[in-house]
Amino acid sequence: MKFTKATNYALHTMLMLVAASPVKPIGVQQLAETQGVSPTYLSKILTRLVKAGMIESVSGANGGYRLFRNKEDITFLDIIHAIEGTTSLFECNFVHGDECSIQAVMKEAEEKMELHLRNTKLMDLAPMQTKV
Amino acid sequence: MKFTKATNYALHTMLMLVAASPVKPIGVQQLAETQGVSPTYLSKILTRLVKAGMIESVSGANGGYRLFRNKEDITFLDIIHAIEGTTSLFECNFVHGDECSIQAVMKEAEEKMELHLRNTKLMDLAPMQTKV
DNA sequence: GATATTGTAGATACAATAAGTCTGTAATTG
DNA sequence: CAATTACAGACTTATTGTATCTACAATATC
Ligand code: SF4
Ligand code: SF4
Repeated sequence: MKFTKATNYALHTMLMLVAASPVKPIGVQQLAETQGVSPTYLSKILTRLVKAGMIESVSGANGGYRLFRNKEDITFLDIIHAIEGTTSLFECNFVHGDECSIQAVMKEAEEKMELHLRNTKLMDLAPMQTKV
Repeated sequence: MKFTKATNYALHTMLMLVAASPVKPIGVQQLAETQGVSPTYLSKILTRLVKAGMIESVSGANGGYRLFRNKEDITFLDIIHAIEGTTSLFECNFVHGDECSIQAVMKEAEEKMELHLRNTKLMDLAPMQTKV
């Protein structure tokens, strides 16, 4: 029960991208070096963000990644869901009717967390100095 | 990023225990059989609840487990913390000052979830039919 | 069009954690 | 004492996370 490191990398990368030019892409090499992670691995993570329609990749010389959606629209939850998936945190093989109280409690708790993550947009902390 | 099955077992077991007699303990064998899990494994999980001061174990013939604390006091969060630990869901090796915005957002989101789990007590859904 | 540059996909390897088993030991009952 | 029951620790196995390597596809520049 922990967020994966991939989520950490994704969040930091996205913060760099919102701070960067929306037209000139940034190479994965630079993004990876800043975070101390291998370019191929980070690329694999970013591909999930591409497939989620959040960023865009540009092949070829001077290629890289840049934002695709409006930076004002991207929430923490978008990124986390793209990396961790959207399945419920609490799973139960059995199905004891829709009235199962345990799942109801757990699901509601999860939604409280998601609500906060959905209400916090990347831009909300863009003034932050993206160190590392 | 998922709750472990151990948490699932712990929650179900606790629900059985609050529904049972507070004086006559229930053997792990019965608790395990109801949930379709091996007794030794469940015992290992329940030991963590014992160490958390939530339940009490009774050795010897006719032994087993029974509640220790007031059933009205036990929250979902108590159980989850006893099993999953209390460390933050989002961890970062670096320390970029206390003002790190990413960690602040993630931590706050986590606390939203915990708040709900802390406010929900086992008794709140005791009338539920504890199937399987 | 040739070549260098960059991202993509898949196979693979390694590590960490989760999930579960086994065995022996200690405590309690009767 | 003998039967019952929980406890502790070592151990095994399965699953997932983390990361690398390599071959390939797309693009830019000359
Ligand atoms: S009671 Fe709910 S959580 Fe428990 S096994 Fe049934 S469906 Fe799953
Ligand atoms: S900015 Fe915050 S989350 Fe990112 S590496 Fe620094 S301390 Fe960690």
